[in-house]
Amino acid sequence: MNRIFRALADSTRRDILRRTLFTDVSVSQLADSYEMSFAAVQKHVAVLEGARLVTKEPRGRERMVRGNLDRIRQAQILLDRFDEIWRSRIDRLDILLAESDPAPPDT
Amino acid sequence: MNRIFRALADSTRRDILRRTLFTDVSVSQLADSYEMSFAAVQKHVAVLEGARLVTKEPRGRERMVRGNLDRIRQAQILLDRFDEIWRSRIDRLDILLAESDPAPPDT
DNA sequence: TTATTGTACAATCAAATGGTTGTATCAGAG
DNA sequence: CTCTGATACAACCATTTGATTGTACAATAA
Repeated sequence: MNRIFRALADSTRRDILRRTLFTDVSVSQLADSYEMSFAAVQKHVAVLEGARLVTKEPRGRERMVRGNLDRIRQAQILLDRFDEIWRSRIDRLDILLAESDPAPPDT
Repeated sequence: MNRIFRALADSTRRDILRRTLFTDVSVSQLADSYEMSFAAVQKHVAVLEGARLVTKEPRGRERMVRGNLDRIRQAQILLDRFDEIWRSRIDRLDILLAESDPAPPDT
């Protein structure tokens, strides 16, 4: 999880991920899009790969980068859990409030 | 966004966030739970605060840390967009496949 | 008042990050 | 075979991160 979120914590990498989810692109095609060296883009891809947010597949002499939705879903699930925790807090507060209600009138 | 994801890229911070979403806790209460110095925990809280994933509110001499779900939702929305991009790719492929279908029989 | 508790903040340090350039390799074009 | 394009990888450097300790201060307890 640490790796997933760390990989997502950079706009260039998020942009790369977006593109690889939408189309098949090689590392050099990606590199052309950004104002940094080929090696820098290569490293960004490596970080995404380390988080398994993308995979690389050789095609001829280039490596096609493909976004991996499953990994993104894992992050989604974690965030959803936070949402659930929040709601469970609300529920718990509701219970506490109910317990502190005045006793029902004595018929 | 960078800050949100970076803040989430650490298990201690995710744990702190979980706890602050569920109950009201002070910084020192949090610090007691982890095998690191008070100052270290304080810094983790500061990172979460910088990402506006939590807010601090003075109560007596302690500062209560409260999780902020809105910010988490922003991250969720971003991940959902990746999901949409993925699906739009599928749609686009479907269209391409449809276009390359053999012409309908000549009757 | 004095001691204690909870917090803030600065200085410090090792390790990780994000970028660079340079070199090597490998597949395809001429 | 030779040249070129695409990639991999190492070395290097500046900045940031994650942790520490130490100091200072505000709020509460004794």
